[in-house]
Amino acid sequence: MDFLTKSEKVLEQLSNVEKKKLLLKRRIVRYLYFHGSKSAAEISKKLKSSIPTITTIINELITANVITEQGQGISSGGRRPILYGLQNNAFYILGIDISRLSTKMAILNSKLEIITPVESYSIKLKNYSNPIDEIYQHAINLIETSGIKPNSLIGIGIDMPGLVDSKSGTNYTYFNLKNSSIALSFQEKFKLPVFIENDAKIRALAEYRYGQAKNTKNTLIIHLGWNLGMGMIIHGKLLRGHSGFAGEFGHIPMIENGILCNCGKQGCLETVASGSALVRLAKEGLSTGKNSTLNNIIENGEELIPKTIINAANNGDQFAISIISKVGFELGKGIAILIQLLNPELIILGGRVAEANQYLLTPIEQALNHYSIPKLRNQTKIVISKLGVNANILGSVAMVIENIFEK
Amino acid sequence: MDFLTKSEKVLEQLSNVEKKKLLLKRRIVRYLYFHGSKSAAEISKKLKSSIPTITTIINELITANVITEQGQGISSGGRRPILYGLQNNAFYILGIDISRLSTKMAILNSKLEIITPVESYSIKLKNYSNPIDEIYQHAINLIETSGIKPNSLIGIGIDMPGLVDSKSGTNYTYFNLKNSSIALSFQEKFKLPVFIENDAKIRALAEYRYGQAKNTKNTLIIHLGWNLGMGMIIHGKLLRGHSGFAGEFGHIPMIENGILCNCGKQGCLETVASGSALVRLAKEGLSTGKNSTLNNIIENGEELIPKTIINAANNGDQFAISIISKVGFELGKGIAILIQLLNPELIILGGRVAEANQYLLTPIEQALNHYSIPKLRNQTKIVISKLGVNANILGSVAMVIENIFEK
DNA sequence: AATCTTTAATAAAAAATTTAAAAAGGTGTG
DNA sequence: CACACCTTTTTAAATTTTTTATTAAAGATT
Repeated sequence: MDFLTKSEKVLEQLSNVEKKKLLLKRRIVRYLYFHGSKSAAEISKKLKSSIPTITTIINELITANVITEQGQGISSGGRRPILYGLQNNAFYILGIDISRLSTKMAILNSKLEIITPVESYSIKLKNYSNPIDEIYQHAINLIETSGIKPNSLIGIGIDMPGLVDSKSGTNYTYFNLKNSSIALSFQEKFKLPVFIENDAKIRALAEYRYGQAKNTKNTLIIHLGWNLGMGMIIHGKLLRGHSGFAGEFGHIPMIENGILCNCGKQGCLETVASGSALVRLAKEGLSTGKNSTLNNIIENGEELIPKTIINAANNGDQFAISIISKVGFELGKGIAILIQLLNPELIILGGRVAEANQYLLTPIEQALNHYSIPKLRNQTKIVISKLGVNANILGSVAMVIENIFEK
Repeated sequence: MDFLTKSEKVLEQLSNVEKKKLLLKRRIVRYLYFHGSKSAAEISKKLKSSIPTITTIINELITANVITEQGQGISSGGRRPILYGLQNNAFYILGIDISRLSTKMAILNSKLEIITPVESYSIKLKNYSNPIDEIYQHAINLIETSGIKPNSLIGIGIDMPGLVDSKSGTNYTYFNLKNSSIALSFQEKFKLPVFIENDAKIRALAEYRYGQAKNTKNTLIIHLGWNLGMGMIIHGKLLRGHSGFAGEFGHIPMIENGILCNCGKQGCLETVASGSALVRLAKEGLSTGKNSTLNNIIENGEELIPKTIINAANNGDQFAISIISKVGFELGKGIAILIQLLNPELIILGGRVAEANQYLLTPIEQALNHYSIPKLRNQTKIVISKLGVNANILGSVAMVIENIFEK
């Protein structure tokens, strides 16, 4: 397994041939990881090395218990190929998804299967100055109860909201400690490669690796939860920008002298296009006596949340539909900007609010017709995300794979 | 020379070794093209092949009259290295810069030197339905008078305003012919690879290859002429987007119910941040009796152009300064959006209006302070372009090199 | 000025990869 | 059901590349 986890420094000391061979090994593992079982011939073609070369490396990987023969593939009129795939216990990766209210984690095997229950812990970021130790304890417990061999865990991936510099492993917005961070701290404690990334970017990565953005090169993944987040796949790669902060779509200036945003500025797009904007619009409307099923919620003393409004809309509540439409139109205006600037092939809308589906899409389309050049607008498809609730854990794990196996 | 111009199809038929060798040859030529003379040791390190391999290829290239020994480099404490560089007549490239009012062209040698006078022809795109033949004749003449061997011209690069799909070689906005385009037409006529790209993107490429964006990975290049254009370097590569239309910064929606833009929409950024916006503001101001040296221009019956206003500002004209400031602030608002979305390391402002320099930069900074998150804003440097008037021709040629030599 | 250290180029030896050819295993057809 | 045809795998030979050692040249040190 050491060929997977060797650090850059150790790599530098190797001879050119050894380095190339090790890199080829990693590329094969990575290829099998993201594409499943493949034949030697196919790997040879994809990775542009001759079949004998690939065969010898495959045999080495088999000896190292990383891959196994996995039966035969279908024939296209010739000898049936032997398929090689990763052994499902070849290695494990821990994915940790930190959100504002809770932290979820699970261990995935080399077949991308979740092998532990997805544990969720109620950790409210705002209440904690430093929940690192608590998360650490949960992680330790999960690893122990999972029963995997300690040295077969090869990395940890973390995603969390706020500004994150994945290069240095530093998180800024939440529990930003002096000269440290959750990633660096875990790296020391576990003696393992630990990677951290902003949650919107991780969702983008999840869509790129496992969702509808697969095989695309220029896709924007927008997340409409309480806030408005975005991750971008540009040139077939997650765009991090110069210091890891690219994609702050929610905080582009939109409304002159608008409402105060969480970020401290006024009139950010997020103030008019997000779950919290939706709730605000609902409250404003209801307080002026709008007729809506949402009034019942308020009367019951329940907290109004985006999900409730979406549900109301899906049940035909006209007021709910109208405020979703308002939010959709503003979002559409923002998307028009994205389309003009980036000319993406696909935009994926995810998050709770995106569940409003057609009630959201229609006003977006309307705004696009109004605000973007048709020639450009026609190049971009807009769809709703289909990834499930564990998308972020999957994305975090994908990040680990990419970082370990990427040249 | 044939190894340079071999098409993809021919390449496919080669054996693996031959292909790799040919590709390595191209990479060496490309490396020497963009970085000047280098030693075998240095090439070996950069291109990650052993010194003997590089040496044999270098010798082949010398035999083929593509490169020559070019004296010795400085020593860093040992034997002085032999420097190898491209022969200045190894190959030639024709660069054609089509702008709205005129078309310029020149031939460059393999040392990136302009070997013919830069010819400029007055060709007003709006008056022509199809100036292709005229441009073709000028090109033929230039090639003939240049005296270069016909088969040493290895490619043609063209840039022009408007929407351009560089992949298919199609230009849309101007003289868009059915089933053809200037690039395809030239390709047939010259039997040479011809590449075309939008002018803003070509300027970005020029900055990336020869200007201040050299060695950067995430840089935005904004051009303020009569219009507002942009090219982006993302992940160290020119961003074209899904269909080649990325970067329409001038046409993001900015002003609600704003002025009608050339593109047909209302309130585009270009309507308030561009040379034409500047002229409009000037005219509006002067007609309401503003005190300014610009009044003299009008009284002389001269046409008011951006350059005049810039000059007035640089001579201390307060009114000119104030409207430039207005334009700068609006542009700054747009730039704030770019910074939030793309987190660039550098933004380069070019074009006539950018010559207003500090009068433009100060209001931009002001807008950024107001509209962008400090943590993000601080990551981006903003500078004024230093490239000269032939930047576009250079950029067009760089595009040819990239297309021919890129894997 | 002589010697040592560092770097570059070259030549020979060793290792690795590719090519080519043959064998093996399937599919489809007359 | 034999036979042609196709594709994958295996094997061996040929080729290429890398490594190692050597020589040459320049700068640093004593």
